[in-house]
Formats: sequence, structure tokens, C-alpha cells
Amino acid sequence: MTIENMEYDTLLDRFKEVLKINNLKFTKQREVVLKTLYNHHEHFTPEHLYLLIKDKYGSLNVGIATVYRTLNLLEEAEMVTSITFGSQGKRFELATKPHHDHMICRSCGAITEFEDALIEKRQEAIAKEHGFKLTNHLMQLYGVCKTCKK
Amino acid sequence: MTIENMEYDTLLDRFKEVLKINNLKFTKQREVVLKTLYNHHEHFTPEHLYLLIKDKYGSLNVGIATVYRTLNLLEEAEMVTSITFGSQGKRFELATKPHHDHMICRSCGAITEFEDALIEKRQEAIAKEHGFKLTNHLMQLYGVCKTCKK
DNA sequence: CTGGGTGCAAAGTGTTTGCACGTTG
DNA sequence: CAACGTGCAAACACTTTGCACCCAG
Repeated sequence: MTIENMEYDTLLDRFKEVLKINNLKFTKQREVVLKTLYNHHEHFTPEHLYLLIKDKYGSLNVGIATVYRTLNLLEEAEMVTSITFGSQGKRFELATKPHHDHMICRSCGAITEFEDALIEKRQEAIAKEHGFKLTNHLMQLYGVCKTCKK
Repeated sequence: MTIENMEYDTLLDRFKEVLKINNLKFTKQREVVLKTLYNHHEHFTPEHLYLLIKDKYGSLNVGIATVYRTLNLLEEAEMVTSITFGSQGKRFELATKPHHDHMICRSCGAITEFEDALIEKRQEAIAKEHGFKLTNHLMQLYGVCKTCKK
């Protein structure tokens, strides 16, 4: 089962399951991190996500350390993935789609997602040629976007 | 002109030229960084490169700050490229080959290089579809290598 | 009620920068 | 000899961790 186009409740159940398996507890803070990731399909830096949570759920008083801890936890559980853009630092996003990659504009920083079955296939083939068991991959195209070219 | 399979002297000349254009000076430290990169076709962390230089050219007493400064300079001049592996930090390598990508073993950290014309072509096509002007890309396959699979 | 979770602040990383001195062109 | 480069240490930015208290199960 992939988590493509998964509804929030399903995602939440999955999270609870992962927590249970690892003898971890389900807390308001952890839920808020997941919910915020779900409601904003962006590519968050931990800082950015932290500020957004602080703004929306100020009363919970979630600390940035918890955001980091939860992101690492979710990444471990493969429910979020992280990507590193140039020197802009690590960014996280919900793993709601399998295998999608990124195109990053060097001028404005805009991020476009894309997916290509042909490339996926070639990657598998290349890995096989090298006796390599592929688990996942990272692909980023850098350049100048439509808008900035003008 | 690409710098594929370039000999060291040619590479050095290119470096000197870049320096001259930018009104920068050619120093022993800068040469040693370039030479060490050339002599070891590895994927260096700045730290790793620094230690190697310290070991080989101890009398020059090169500081790690200079290694960072020179790497950034060389990257700016597109004579080295950098890649970011998971949480292992940024690594640099001489840009002696165009467009080669990496396969990284999650178990032992081994890095294998590969190149695939078909993927390169698809990348161009995808960028075009999105009205995106491609300057370069980053592709990393993660998995388990031949040796570690045993 | 027990063990993991949290916020906070302190400690770690990896990288950059200010400064006085050294070297290049 | 002017301007840039260097080593050193301090400063930075980002991330992790120790601790005392808190809360889920």
C-alpha cells in the first residue's frame, strides 16, 4: 500500500499505528505537526513549519525541538521525505505521492513537482546493472523557471 | 569546452585564468586544494579534504577556513560540484565529468558513479514541457550495494 | 502510576567571518 | 607597496540533547 492521495484520517491512523508499534505515544504536538504538513502541501524547512504551527496553534506552545523530533520520526516511518536544495537547507514534505521529483528555480526558488515513468524505469535498470538494490531516489533539476525567464 | 578528462596542467591553467578574471591571486594554498582534489577522485567532505591536505602538505599549514573558501570559489567557477548525501553533509568533487550521477549504499556509504544518456534526454524534455531552462541537475539513487547485499 | 514526551536552554555540528599579519602581482 | 589571502578564533546557523516536569496509556 502506498500513501498516495491518502485522506487525512487514514494518514493519521497510519501514524498512530507506527507509534504503537514502536511503543511511542500519540500526543497533541505530534498530531499538529502531521496535520499542518497535510494542510499545506509545501516543502517546509523545520523553521517554517514551526512558525506556522506557532501561529495556528499558539496555545499548544509547541517547541521547535518537538518539530525536529517529529519530523525525524515521520521520516524514519517514511511518512515524510526530505530534500536538500542547494545551500537552502533541508526541507520536508508529506510522502503523499510516490516517486515525485523536483525542479527548482535558481532565480526565485520556486519548486515544481514532476513525475516520469520512463526515468523511474531506467533507474531500476541502472541499479540492476550494478547489482544494486534500489530503495529510493532523489532527483532535482535546477534552472530558471518560466516566469523568471521573462 | 567541457573539462572532461582534463589533464592537471590544463585544469590548473583554467583555475589561474578564473582567478585572474576575478582579480584574485594564485596561492600555494589554492593550488594544493586543486591538486589534492585532482589526485583523489573521491567525494570529499571539506573536513576530509582538509585532513588529507594537512597530512600531505603539513608544512604549508593550510587552515580549514581556506579549504572552505577555496571549495566555494571553485564551485562558483564550476570547477567542482557539490552533492548532499542524506544527513552526511555536503561533499565536493572535481567537475571532471559532465552529468554524472550517484548511487549511494545506505549500508556502507559506498558511492558509485553512473551516467545515462536516456535519462539526461528525458530531463531536458521534462524541463522543456514546463517552460523551464535547465542549467544542471542532481540525481542520487539510494539502496544497498552488491557487497552489502550478501 | 510508569515510561515516554515536552519545552527550554545548553551543547553540538558544520560553515562563515573579522582581524592582524603575510604574500602576490 | 597596495590589495588580496591566510590562519586563527570567534561568530553563526541549524540541529540535537540533557533535564525537570508533564501527560498518555
